[in-house]
Amino acid sequence: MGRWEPGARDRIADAALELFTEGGFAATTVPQITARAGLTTRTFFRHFADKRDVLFADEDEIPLAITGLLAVAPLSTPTIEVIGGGLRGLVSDYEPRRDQLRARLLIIQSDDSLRERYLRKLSVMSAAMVAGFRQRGTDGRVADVAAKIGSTLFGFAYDRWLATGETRSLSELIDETLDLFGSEFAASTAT
Amino acid sequence: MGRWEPGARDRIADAALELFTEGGFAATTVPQITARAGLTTRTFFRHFADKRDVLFADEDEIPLAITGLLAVAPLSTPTIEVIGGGLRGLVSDYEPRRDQLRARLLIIQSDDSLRERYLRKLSVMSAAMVAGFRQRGTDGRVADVAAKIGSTLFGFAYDRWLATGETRSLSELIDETLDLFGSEFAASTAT
DNA sequence: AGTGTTGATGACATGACGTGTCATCACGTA
DNA sequence: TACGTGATGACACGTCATGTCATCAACACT
Repeated sequence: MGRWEPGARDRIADAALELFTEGGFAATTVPQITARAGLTTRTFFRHFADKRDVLFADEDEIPLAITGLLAVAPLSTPTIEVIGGGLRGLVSDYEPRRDQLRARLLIIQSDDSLRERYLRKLSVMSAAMVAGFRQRGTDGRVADVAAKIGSTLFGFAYDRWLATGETRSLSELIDETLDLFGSEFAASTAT
Repeated sequence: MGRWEPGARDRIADAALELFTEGGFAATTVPQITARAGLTTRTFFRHFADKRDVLFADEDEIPLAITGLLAVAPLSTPTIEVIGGGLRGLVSDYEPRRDQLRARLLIIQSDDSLRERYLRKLSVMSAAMVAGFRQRGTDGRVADVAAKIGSTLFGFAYDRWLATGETRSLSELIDETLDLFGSEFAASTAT
């Protein structure tokens, strides 16, 4: 199946990341990307839903992984530890790609529409956590709150992990953020 | 200043809400909106940054109000009460417009790009809360956490307020959600 | 070998979105 | 009366995104 060079999708993604880095996201056009990848414009939209999606499409399986990780935790485990354990299980894929993800985040933070897309990613993670908690029998509203806490926590740790100068692992930073949230929230809710 | 009918911006917003309700957001074109409002397409983009913005543009002053409300709270007030007080002060404008906001939320929930825009609104609220907390001297990371809690809490209460069948006031629901977050988080963080 | 199917891509047309630019002209002011 | 101001009209343009049909290597089956 294919008289063309293989790996069209990866070539597009690589070309896009290069061009976004060189000239910025908004100033880069889809024809420029596909020209560098040796393909036509139409083919770009066969692989990615829109121009932004090329920066996010390698994470399609994340929600499923989240739901699974949460659902299988022992029922006796406290909610906060379920969150922590789930996130730690999730991030093993992230650790080796730190430089790449750092470059990607720089691009995302430089453009409003990409920041919106990033927020949607966190929202999808939250929805997946709700599903995971419910599968293990957690009450609906509790699942909602726990999922928001979990996704917010991940966002904090992730941003910190990719901040310039940060050297600790994502796993360590998740633990640290868990502690921070625990202590700060205890203080916040103190009457 | 103006040889034309006044209130162009409002006419556009009204026409847009009608057409979105009748035919859906994606299926409605900007020329259709401006035709109903008796204006040209170009004028639409003079008043709104993009097609989605017409559903959000009446909330530009919200972030400033948030920052102000938080900054002026007495330093002795516990963080959680600062959040609650700030939100209660914020929502007096919302209460009388419940039907309109309910119609608007239905449109937003029907379209991915609008949901993203809605998430950005909550994110902007969170940033405004960070600014407010910092102005009153709160430590940076504490302000970050408190702001996330505050914006998430508002999102919960707001969605619930506009749910079909809900009759309680937004103010009541904020109090209820404050209690929910407090108890659930206490349970979540229990070791 | 020959034949048919499959699936990725090319090629082309089309419509909506969003912006830049200049002209127009009622209104306020001097 | 003259002038400046500011909102709008009119037009051109580039990009994004999608629909549709043609092409043709790889594969399966006979």
